[in-house]
Amino acid sequence: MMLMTIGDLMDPETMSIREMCDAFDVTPRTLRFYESKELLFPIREGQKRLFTRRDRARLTLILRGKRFGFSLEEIRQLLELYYVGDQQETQLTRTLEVAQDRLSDLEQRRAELDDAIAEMKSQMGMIRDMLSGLSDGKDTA
Amino acid sequence: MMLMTIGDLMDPETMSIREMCDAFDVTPRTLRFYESKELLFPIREGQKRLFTRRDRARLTLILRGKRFGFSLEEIRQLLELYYVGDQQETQLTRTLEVAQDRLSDLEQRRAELDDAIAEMKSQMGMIRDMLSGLSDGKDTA
DNA sequence: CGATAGGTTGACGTTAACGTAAATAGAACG
DNA sequence: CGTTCTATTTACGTTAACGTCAACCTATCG
Repeated sequence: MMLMTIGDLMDPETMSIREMCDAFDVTPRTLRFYESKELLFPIREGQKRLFTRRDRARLTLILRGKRFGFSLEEIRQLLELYYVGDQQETQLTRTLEVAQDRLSDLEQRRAELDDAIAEMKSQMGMIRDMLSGLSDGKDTA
Repeated sequence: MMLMTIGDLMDPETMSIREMCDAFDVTPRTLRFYESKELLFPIREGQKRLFTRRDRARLTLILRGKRFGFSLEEIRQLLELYYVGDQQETQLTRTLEVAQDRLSDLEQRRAELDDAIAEMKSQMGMIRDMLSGLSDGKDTA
C-alpha cells in the first residue's frame, strides 16, 4: 500500500481533481466544464489535471459569483480584473475603469439588498403584530 | 377615434399586458410565463389579462429577486411570506419562522457582498499602485 | 364589410450549466 | 497478469426561463 514517492512531486501547492471536489463541494464535471470555459487553468501531469493555488483562488471567486447570480461569462470577465499581468499603462488604466464600473454595480446591489432586508423585517413586524393581536384576543376574552 | 367609455371600467388600478411590459421592461411572454408559474394572478376581462396593483407589487419583488440570482421557484416561496391572508396562529408562527430563515440568508449574502466590495477595492488599489509606479519611472527618468 | 391593432393559446426552439453514461488509459495492488 | 482505482474524452440528456412562431379571436376604424 504505497501512498506516494519523492518522484510524485507531491507538491502541496497542487491538488488532484478529487481533492478539489472534496474541498469545494463540486463535481469533477463542474471543474472540467469551468476549464473548458477558460475559468480555470489546471496544469497537466501526463493526462491528469493538477489544480494550483491560483486555480483555487479563482474557484473561490467563481463560486461566490455564482451565489450572487452572475453568469459564468460575467464571472470570467470579472476574473480578468484580478490576475493582472505586467500590462501597458493604457491597458492598466482601462482595467481600472472597468473595475470601477463593476464596483458601482456591486454597491448598487448592496443598496438593493439593504432595501430587501428592510422590507423583510417590516413584513415580519406586521406578522408579529397580527400574532400579538390574536393572543390579546385570547387573553382578554 | 373613440378611446374609451364608462363601461370599459378604465380602472387606474389595473393595467393591460402592454402597459405592464412598458412599465417593467419585460415581454408579454414573460408575464404569461410568470402567471403559469403562479407568480402573478391577473384577473380577466373577457379573454384579456388585467394586472392589478398587487400583481405590480409582486412583479417588483420578482425582478429584484432575479437580480439577486434567485430562481423563480425560490421567489415564489418568498412571495408567500408577503400577502399573508387571515391565517391561523400556528400558520402565522410558521410563516414568521420561515421569514426569519430567509432574513438570515439575506444578511449572510450582505456579508459576502461586503467582502466582495472590499476585495474589489483592494484590487483597484493595487492597480493604482502599479500605475503610479509606472508614471514615477517616467517622471524621474 | 374588410383591414388593422392588440391580445390569446398552443407548441416547438434556444441557451446556460451542468448530469450522466460509455469507452479508454495508466498506475498500483495482489 | 488481471483487477481495481482514478481519471480522461466524447457525447447525448436535462432543467430553467424564456424566445419565437402560427393560428385565432374581437373590437374598432374607415
